[in-house]
Amino acid sequence: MGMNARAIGVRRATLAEEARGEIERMITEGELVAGEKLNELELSTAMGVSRGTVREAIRSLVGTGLVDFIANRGAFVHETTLAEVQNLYELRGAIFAMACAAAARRVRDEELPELAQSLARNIEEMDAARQNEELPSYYTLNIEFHDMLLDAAGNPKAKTIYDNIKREMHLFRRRGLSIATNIAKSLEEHRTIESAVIKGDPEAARAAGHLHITQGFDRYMTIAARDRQATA
Amino acid sequence: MGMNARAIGVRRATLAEEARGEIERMITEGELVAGEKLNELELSTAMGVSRGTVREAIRSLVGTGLVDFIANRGAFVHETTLAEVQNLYELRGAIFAMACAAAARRVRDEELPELAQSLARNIEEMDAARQNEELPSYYTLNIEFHDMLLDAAGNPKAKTIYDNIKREMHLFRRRGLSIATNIAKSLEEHRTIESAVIKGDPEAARAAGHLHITQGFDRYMTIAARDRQATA
DNA sequence: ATTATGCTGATTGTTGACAAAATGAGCGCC
DNA sequence: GGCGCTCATTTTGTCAACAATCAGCATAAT
Repeated sequence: MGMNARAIGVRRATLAEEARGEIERMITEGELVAGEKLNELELSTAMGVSRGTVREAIRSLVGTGLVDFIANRGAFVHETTLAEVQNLYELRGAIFAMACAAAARRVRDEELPELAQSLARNIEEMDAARQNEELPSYYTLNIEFHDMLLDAAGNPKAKTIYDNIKREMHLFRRRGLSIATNIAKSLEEHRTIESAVIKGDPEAARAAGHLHITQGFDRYMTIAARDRQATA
Repeated sequence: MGMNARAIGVRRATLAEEARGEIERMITEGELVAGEKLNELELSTAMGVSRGTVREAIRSLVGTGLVDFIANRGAFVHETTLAEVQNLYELRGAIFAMACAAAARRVRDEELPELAQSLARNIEEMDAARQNEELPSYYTLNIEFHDMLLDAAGNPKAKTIYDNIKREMHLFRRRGLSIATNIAKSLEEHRTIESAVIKGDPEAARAAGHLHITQGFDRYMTIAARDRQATA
């Protein structure tokens, strides 16, 4: 006894954690839209658990940025404004730049023997995706590239924050705007970052990482402005 | 009716929030030490609320970095390692540098008419504290200086993260090491930051902000190493 | 001696019921 | 017609009881 549930993988550790995952999924997949209320009773009957369990799940989501909470009124899916998106980009830029610098430092100290190869492979594959104009695989590879550097930085808390930011931004994009991508430019920036990191030059890596996010923001704003004009 | 409780300020919005604040206090003031278990029953009887309420409070604390949680085992006061402190400093440096840059940009765009005066006053008072060797008021003024810049950045999420980091670091320091301070050096760095910010030079402000945290880390490590030798 | 096994008390996980607060519809009043 | 009041309904806040799990100890097998 004791190895019944988790070994089979049929169930998470606790119902509340499972409920949290389900609510998270509902939000990121758009089943629950920004501003919408999280009705405890409704959710509990839908998921077949008690209200208390749902409450616990909701509490654990407050603080990730996905859910806002007002006492005696309830929880709501966070509504991200354009000003907040700018703030998110700045924060993301700061953390990513730090991660690139840390990765470069650890490369210099020979703590990451396999990173160079992984980055090179990712860039190669992204180049292939660019030539074949495969948007979906570009999207996946792009996330992978960033995650590899965050992991290489060896700063779990930074990674958690970065993931939360990424998710909140994804949530905002869901609100109708097209995804802003210029694969060729983005790929060039990735090459610059890679070069600085495998060279073990923290300051160059920091600058390149920061620039990448900044230019990503500019690209996004350009597209967003264009979309808004087209819709108006 | 409806304006009975909060107006007087005798009670928070909900018991769970009050309980959270109390647990937070217990941790930051050292009543609950690092690694210690948060016993739900014990806490609930001590605070005169039900276990469910305490559970809710604990859930909302997981994710702030103060409390770790293991399913079916319970919640524990987070035990910060020296490696984590280094990670915290890096993260803090990245966010503070970003805040300084944002503050400078907003000064340049004339969105912060009163910041220059506030920073100048703070630096003046800190200089006085230095001359009189008033450690406590230096400590307060130092926190105020950093908070002013975080507020000036206009990025609430960044400030929340910064505050969590600050609190976790404070928690670690509690474990016996003396506070690392070199008021004169710190003050000089503050002057450099102030100068770049009120000049409206984001990149100079970013560099100065980052350097300040980096050197703060170096100062801390020096003292920590000395303390460890003295204790050994 | 050491490892495995089965109790036992303590602690966490989950639930349904009750209390308090907010929401919204109906209604009189200006 | 608009505004504020009352009151029923919905929703959140809190609690106490029950179920499941865990940690530690005693015991037994090898």
